[in-house]
Amino acid sequence: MQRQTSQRTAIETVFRATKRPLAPQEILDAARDEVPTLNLATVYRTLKRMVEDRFLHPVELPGEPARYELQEAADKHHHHFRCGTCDSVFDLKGCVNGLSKLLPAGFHMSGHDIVIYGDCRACNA
Amino acid sequence: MQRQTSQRTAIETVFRATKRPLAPQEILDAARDEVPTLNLATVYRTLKRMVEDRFLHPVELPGEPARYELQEAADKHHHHFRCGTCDSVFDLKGCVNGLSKLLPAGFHMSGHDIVIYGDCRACNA
DNA sequence: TACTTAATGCAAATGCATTTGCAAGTGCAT
DNA sequence: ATGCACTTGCAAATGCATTTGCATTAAGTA
Repeated sequence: MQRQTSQRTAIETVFRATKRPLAPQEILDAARDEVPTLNLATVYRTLKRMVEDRFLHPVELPGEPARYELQEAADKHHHHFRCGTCDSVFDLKGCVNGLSKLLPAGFHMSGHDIVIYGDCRACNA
Repeated sequence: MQRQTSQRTAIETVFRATKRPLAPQEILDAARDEVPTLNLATVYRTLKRMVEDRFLHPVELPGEPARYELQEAADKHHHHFRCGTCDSVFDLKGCVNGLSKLLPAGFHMSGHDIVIYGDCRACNA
């Protein structure tokens, strides 16, 4: 049976506090504030478990390793913004129209991903 | 100085004949029709060279290794379609409006990627 | 045709992200 | 408070995609 450890709690807390997709190393850095001995292997083990348990959802961006966000955030259709300065990824609300117009004849669409690149608020300031 | 070898010619031919982004292994498979001894290491070396020479352009999709397409194709703004059945990637013409409406206040957009998932014409048939 | 040296094939080596073995640590049911 | 077995930390091991060393092959020029 699953145990509530301080490392798991710290990781959960990080996800609930930070409302954007996080990479394993980002999670480690943030969660170490609370549990300084936390290890990257434990982060990976916990992420894997949390995805299996549908608490987290993986977020893939072109050319980089997966980040993770709360499943409840993933349940609402949305897309992502990647800051080229701080490398953070943010959720974007909403979507666009007209995607199906891009499809060639005979192609069928089952889903889509949109990533916007640029600079975030903090990095613009 | 650069030499025109049969393997380089075969790889060029594959790209000009196949009008979609190709993964290294796909290139190997296709180019071996012409040069059966072609090796994956040579494909990688040649790809690297062709990107440096701006003959090819890398195409990154979420969660998978880079594919490559002709630079001249990349010069026209476009997006990609990935077939979930045959795993091929296709170019899509055109784009959509309204992307900047997705941006939170203070964020600045410098570019974007769109990937549509589904089944291609051949796999639907 | 002969020579110089870039390119190739093959196998071994890298570089990363991620996973795993194992001994020690620690929830939590009793 | 005790004990079982799930978790953790640490280091070593994987799994891939990609790169590299080296002996050999073969462009392209003289």
